[in-house]
Amino acid sequence: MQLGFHDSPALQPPPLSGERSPTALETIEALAVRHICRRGDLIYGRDDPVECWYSIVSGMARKSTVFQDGRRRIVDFLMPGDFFGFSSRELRYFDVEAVTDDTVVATYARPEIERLAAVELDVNRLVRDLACESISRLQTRILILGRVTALKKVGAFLVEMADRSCSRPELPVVLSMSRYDIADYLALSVETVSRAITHLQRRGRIALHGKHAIQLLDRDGLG
Amino acid sequence: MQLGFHDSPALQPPPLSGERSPTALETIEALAVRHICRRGDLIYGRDDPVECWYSIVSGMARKSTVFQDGRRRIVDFLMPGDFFGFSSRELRYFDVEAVTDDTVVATYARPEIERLAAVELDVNRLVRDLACESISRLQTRILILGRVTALKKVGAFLVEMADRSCSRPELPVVLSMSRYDIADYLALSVETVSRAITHLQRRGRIALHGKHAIQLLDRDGLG
DNA sequence: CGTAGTCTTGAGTATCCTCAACGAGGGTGG
DNA sequence: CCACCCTCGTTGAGGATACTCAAGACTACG
Repeated sequence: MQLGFHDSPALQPPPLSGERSPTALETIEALAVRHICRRGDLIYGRDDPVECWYSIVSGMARKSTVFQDGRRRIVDFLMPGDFFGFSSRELRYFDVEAVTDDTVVATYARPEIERLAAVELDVNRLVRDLACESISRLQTRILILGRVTALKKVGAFLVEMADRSCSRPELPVVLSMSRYDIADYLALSVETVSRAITHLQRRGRIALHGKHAIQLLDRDGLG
Repeated sequence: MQLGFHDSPALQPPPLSGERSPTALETIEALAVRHICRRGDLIYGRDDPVECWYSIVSGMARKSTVFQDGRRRIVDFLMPGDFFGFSSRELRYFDVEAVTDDTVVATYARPEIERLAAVELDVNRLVRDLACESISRLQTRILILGRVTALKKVGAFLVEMADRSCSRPELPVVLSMSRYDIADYLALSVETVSRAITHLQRRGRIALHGKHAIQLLDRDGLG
């Protein structure tokens, strides 16, 4: 197994998002084991057995795979509050790696969660809701990939990231991932991503503060 | 609500796929109400309240949305055995329409299923597994959209359809949907889809029997 | 037989990818 | 402290790919 290097005993709980049952979250949090990852650390790898479910406590991770021709595709960025690793199969299909230093991941042993879900109605419902959220995240993603031009793809990506980062709308979004990651997420080349960002900036739709903090000035013009 | 026109009392049960608990499936089938749809019938619409879950018994349906610029995007094709309409939200985001005449849809009232899941462990697990399957289907889809060329996209699409239609590998796949549907599914233009299919045929990777039955001759060369 | 919807093919154009070069920042070692 | 290397990000030029517009063939259906 991958995790285990940077174990840490006590850390802040993940942010409670939406109207989930707080008691159910607390219940499963009691089962969580937390790990700190450095940038690039593997959280799980393809062909690993499915033993745990996961959530991001802080930082960010990316779920990816590599095609035969060597191209990498990122299927999902995982942000604080996101649960992942649901599967009814035996083995994984994707790699999940930390994007930032000090990414904190919570792991939940699958048999324990399932045993708990069988008894606690709230937990049962919570697990179902988390899976539903995962589904709607992926559907959003498909719509972003379905945009026609690179400009629209990047714009929709920025809006998605702004929506998913819990900070206030007027604050700039911090894109912790590299331009290469964005390219592999949007199925574009790095150069095209870079050009699109400069373009949006010149058009006055976004403002950059450094390379990675981006403020959305014209939200509607981006989608 | 949309359904109700073409009600039918008794029909064959949906195919049991994989190693799902047959008893759990039988249990929820007892709750199912079946409907027959004609080509183009709306199964549910955006902004409908989330009252039911659904599965396809026979035929095919498409889950779609329309962008502001009028372009339609198909998020998922739903085939016999696929469950859909999972959501923890109040309202829908997508339209689901029948693709073929005589598409049979089973609906399951959400409160009933949830009540049942709370009691029956098998049902509980089944629902979770179905959601997981939905997740993995969407991830596959993202990978297809992430292909570079139109040829690879169409090739991967054909392989996906062949895998999902339960028929034997050597038999041709029947693509019930139109080329327009395929285009909106792959985020390509109709013309490009058509050209790609002709190209694959000339290269000997596929063989057409009519417009809609396609035989995969070189499965590896398509992915 | 005509019509509407679907599918295919062609020609020209816009977009994006590839290859290439360069600048900025961070870390390492002399 | 500075030179060096490495990664990351940006910009430019040229070429490949897919889109748009247009027209024609095929099918189903009245």
